[in-house]
Amino acid sequence: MQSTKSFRERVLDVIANIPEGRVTTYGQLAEVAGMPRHARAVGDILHGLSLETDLPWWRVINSSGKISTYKVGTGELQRGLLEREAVHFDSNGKLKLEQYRWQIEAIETEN
DNA sequence: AAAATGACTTTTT
DNA sequence: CAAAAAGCCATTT
Repeated sequence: MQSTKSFRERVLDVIANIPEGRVTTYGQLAEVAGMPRHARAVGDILHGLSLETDLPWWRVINSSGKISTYKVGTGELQRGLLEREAVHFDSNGKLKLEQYRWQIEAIETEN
C-alpha cells in the first residue's frame, strides 16, 4: 500500500513528536519531512493551523533562535508557552538553539 | 503566465 | 555579532 502521506501530514507528524522543553526550526522540519529547502512551506502549514490544534506548534522557531513574527502577531503567546516549559529567552528575545534544539533520533511516522 | 508574498535560511556587510 | 541583502519555493494575485 502506497500510503503516501502528504508533505503536510509528515510535517505535522514530526511536530507531534517534539519533546517538551525542546524546539526545532522550520528548515529542520522540512528536511526531516523529506523536502529540504522548503522551510517557507512549513511556515505556511503552521500559519494555517487552527489554534485548537493539539499539536505543539509553539516548539517551532526560526534558524536565528527567535520566534517568527514576520507578517503576523507579536508571538508573545508562543513565548509564554515555551517559558512554561522552562525555555529561557535572553534580553533580545532569543533562545540558545544549541541548548534547546531537538536532535531527532527516530521518527515514528512509520508510513 | 508574470509578479508579488510569506510562522524561512544562508551569506554578506 | 547584529542587520541587511540575496536566495529559495509553493501559493496567491
